[in-house]
Amino acid sequence: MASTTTKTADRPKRQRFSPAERERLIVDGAIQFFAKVGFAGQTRELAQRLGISQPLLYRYFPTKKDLIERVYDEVFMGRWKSEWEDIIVDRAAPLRDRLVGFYDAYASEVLTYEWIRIYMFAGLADEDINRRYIDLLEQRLLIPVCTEIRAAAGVVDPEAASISDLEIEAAWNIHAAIFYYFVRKFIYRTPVEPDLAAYIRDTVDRTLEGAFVVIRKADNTNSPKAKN
Amino acid sequence: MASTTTKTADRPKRQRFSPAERERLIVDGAIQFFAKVGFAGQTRELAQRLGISQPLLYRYFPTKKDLIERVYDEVFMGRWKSEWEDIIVDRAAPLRDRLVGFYDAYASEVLTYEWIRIYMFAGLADEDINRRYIDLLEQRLLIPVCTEIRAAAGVVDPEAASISDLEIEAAWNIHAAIFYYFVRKFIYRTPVEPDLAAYIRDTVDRTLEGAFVVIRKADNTNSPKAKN
DNA sequence: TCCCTTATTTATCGTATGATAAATAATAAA
DNA sequence: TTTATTATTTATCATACGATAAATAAGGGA
Repeated sequence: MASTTTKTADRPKRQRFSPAERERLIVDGAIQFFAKVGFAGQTRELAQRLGISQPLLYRYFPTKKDLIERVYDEVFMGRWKSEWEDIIVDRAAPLRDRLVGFYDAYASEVLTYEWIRIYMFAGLADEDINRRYIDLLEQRLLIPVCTEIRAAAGVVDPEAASISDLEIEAAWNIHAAIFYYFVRKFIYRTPVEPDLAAYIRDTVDRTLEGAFVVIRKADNTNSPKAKN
Repeated sequence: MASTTTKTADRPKRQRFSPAERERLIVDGAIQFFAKVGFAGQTRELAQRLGISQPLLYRYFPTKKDLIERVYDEVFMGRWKSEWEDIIVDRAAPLRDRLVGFYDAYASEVLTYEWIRIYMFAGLADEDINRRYIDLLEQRLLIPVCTEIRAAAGVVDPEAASISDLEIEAAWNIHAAIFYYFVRKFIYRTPVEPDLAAYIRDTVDRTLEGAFVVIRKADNTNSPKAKN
């Protein structure tokens, strides 16, 4: 009466998946769940959201800690794309455009709801993931960006002197301003500018300006006598 | 043999305080404790750190939730000083110096270990404290700052047009850059510039530069025809 | 010095929670 | 169709945790 097949109506009580598929479902669900409620979230509630029994989690992960470790791995490992480093140093385009292009990609592929929240939960939980990630970011993004800023500011040999702390701070200002957009969106849940691309353009323009100020000031200082 | 008084050696098992004093001790301890471990921290552990029994907490606060609410009140209410608003608008000093002066005070009196961490815990817990605080900050700090930026940029009547979203964003960049220093220090626990005053000076200089760019651009647009 | 008030502790309850063991049923092979 | 394998569930344990009740003792007033 309802339809030719009753399969959709009364679904089988037990959905059986291959271990690989089930593990995938659990990990994806755990990422969503822990990103929302934090790592104090209960395994029973996670299981309920996944539509499975709570002990099944323990078939795939011996302890809750193991599952959390897996969530960290999934979220923070491998999202960084090495081709982004190529974008930054490709002087065919203006630095401003390179930064905007990079942050468009970085925002859409890294700065997601799950990433931002789990990153902050991890920091508050005193995990060392944040420090490791910050190291990665300095080496692969901020230091190259600083070199490019020097080049764009007309410094003759941008790689001559090592990057100063002040220059790194200026590069952090760019990055932090982008990051902060997503903190407001996903943590504070404040209304944000709907046009992300426009926000990125404006923010890069503003913060890059500040970075140039640093270089100009330092370059003037260094011109008469190589100092610091 | 040890000393003339044994009082220090064998302290009385039970220290009796007046209700007001004990409440003060509990609230202060709770702020420290929850700032460190988050609001999932257990009442037994809090009591242990306070050197009291766990049920004593319930003599002063009917539920854990009530204690947490009190912590929110203590940390977020009343730290804002209205005289800061006077600093910002006092055009006797250069805007840059006013901002540096304000952030020196704001950093030392608001952006403490407890404030930063509890603020972030609250955000992740979907409390509305953050949104309320952000509103306060926009009204009492950012909008006045935007007006001052206009004035410093030489806009004839800084209060004529309402402040645009883009100008607010520029002011947020200043604030976020300062804020981010403390996120790194107290959440990520990354090494930070030890000279905070120097950091504030440099950061205000850099980010203020970006804010001026916004005004100059907008002012050029507005000069021929009053638009937007 | 004794007594009374009450700040504080000890003992305990009910439920929540991570984790385990045994029972069940879905799927593929025979 | 029957049987073997194993993904999944039900039942359960041990401990953790918020909260309550009764017992204890510190300190002030008579």
